[in-house]
Amino acid sequence: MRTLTHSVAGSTVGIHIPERRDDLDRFRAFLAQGDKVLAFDTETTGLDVYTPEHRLRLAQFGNSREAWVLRADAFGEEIAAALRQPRPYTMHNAQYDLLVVDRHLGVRLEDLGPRTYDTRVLAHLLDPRAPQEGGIGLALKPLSAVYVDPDAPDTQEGLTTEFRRLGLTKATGWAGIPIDNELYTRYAGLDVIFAHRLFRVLGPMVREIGLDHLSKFEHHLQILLAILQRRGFRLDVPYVETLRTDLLADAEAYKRVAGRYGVTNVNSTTQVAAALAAMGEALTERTASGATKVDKGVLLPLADLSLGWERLDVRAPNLLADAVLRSKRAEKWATAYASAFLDLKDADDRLHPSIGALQARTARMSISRPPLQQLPSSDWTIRRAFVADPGHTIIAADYQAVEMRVLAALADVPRMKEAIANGEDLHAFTARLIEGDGFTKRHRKLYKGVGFGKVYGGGAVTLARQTGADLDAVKRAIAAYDRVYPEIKRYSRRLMERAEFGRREVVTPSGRHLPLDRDRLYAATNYVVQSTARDLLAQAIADIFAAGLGDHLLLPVHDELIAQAPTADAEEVIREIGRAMESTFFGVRIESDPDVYGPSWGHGYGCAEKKGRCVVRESHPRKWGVRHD
DNA sequence: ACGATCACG
DNA sequence: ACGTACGTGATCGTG
Repeated sequence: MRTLTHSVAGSTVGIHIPERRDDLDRFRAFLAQGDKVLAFDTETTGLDVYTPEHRLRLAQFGNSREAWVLRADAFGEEIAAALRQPRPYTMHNAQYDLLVVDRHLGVRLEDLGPRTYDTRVLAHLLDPRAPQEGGIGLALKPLSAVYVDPDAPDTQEGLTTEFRRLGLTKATGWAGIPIDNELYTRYAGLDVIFAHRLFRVLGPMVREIGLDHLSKFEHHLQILLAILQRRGFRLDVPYVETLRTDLLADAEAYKRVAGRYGVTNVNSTTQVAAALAAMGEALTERTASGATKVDKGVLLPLADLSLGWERLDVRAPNLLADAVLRSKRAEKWATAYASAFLDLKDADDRLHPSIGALQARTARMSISRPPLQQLPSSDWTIRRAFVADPGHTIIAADYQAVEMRVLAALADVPRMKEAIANGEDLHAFTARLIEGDGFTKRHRKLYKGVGFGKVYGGGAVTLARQTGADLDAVKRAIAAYDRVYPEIKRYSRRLMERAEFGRREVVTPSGRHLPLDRDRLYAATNYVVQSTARDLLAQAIADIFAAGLGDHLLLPVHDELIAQAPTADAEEVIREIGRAMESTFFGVRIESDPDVYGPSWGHGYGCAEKKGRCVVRESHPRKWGVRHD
């Protein structure tokens, strides 16, 4: 047995590394010594748990004074047996470690998850801000430095340096560092000691501010999302391989066109700007740091294309701008999507993206590796890569204008609430209210934009820029909006006043405290609305599992749920899921739209199958679905 | 490491 | 008094 010592917050701690089976007697004695909650952590070869090469290397157990670092290759059974003992554990970022031991040791998520406390969840409830936003962040090191010991070592940073010393990189280090490397072992042990100490500080803090109930819900939700992550989403591999090849060929062809204008790298904004200027194009927009702006918004008009990439016929298209746009898009789709899908799939051709339950400041959920909440929606080609299991059909249900409804409920806007109760199209209702029965589609679009401005806290200038509408017209529209819905402005002002004179935060109906930036108090309304909409979807996920429908779920996407069901039951299942999503919030109905997509996710975006291949439908509604009362 | 860009709700 | 667009993840170029 090797033992290392270290100083933590002024006292000496021990890190024990069993080497032979005999050493385990002392480990068992440690487990039996009566700590109420033990800390647990793992070291693995990488973050992608379901890729074929992923391995568990070390498993660490600890309390505030000692850590036990066990090699998974030698003591896997012992680690699993310890975790199966019915006692509570604390982990930092439990979702990851729970999936690791579920996959590699057969310790079920459903068994260990419900008796796990996650210090990352506690930290998010106390302050969700990233370091860049003036918060502590949610990583173990900065949290330990604030709450445990200002001299807490940055174990991630320290290991990166060690990787480099050994000729390894951040990418190869986690798998390649010798398993008995002293720094690696020491930091592995320290991580659980810090996690345990952190739990003993954060647990009581969360209790003190009355967030135990929310904490319990978030821990539960995190397990449900981990179940979705474990389930994964089936990938149509031959389709993705062809798609990737086609996209890369496209990108190459357009790069060659750009090359004819002297642009050797279409991703270099400096090169593109210089070449366009040399062609006589006037480039007037600048980025925040003063560089010439050549983004999509600048290039599309030069290429005589609308935001939807259709010919405008207002000028001769600049062929360089056109080529840059097309090659960048093709390359982005090929690398960020198609290639990423292939790199991350498991042995059964499934993708298991990380689904973060408490990610943004507003607690919105996020999906990464790969980013499945950000797939192109204007076109079905990327989403077509994801297919239902054999005999199943992809289904989905989304909330109808959930953020506007939440705003109507929270700000208590009588006219809006009535329109929602009567099943009216909210933006058309507003247009009629202001413009009379002769309102046009343009009016509806304008007031829809104003509504978004209210939700985001935007002003006339931004709105005019976003919609392309005339600034004076937008100013008049905002004034009219405030006249018919004065409660919204009043509500926003009240939130800002409270934040200005009380604590600089807003509190959501679920009890979540959201800190505000000093110079961006206007974001208060958006934070409450966005966070509340997230809480509604989170509650829906919990309700769907409670109703026994959890097996169908695949992904949450902000205001919708993607799921699958045996084809014969698809309509019925999505109706039930849709019903479970619905609720009454402060007297406002929160309603959902259930949809049956088809064999793939892309079938909800206009892909229609013909002889096994997708063809573009002549005119496709974004979705076609089953109506439900 | 950071800014610019682009994908989503 | 006025006005402030919100939240993410990923890649690439630049220094």
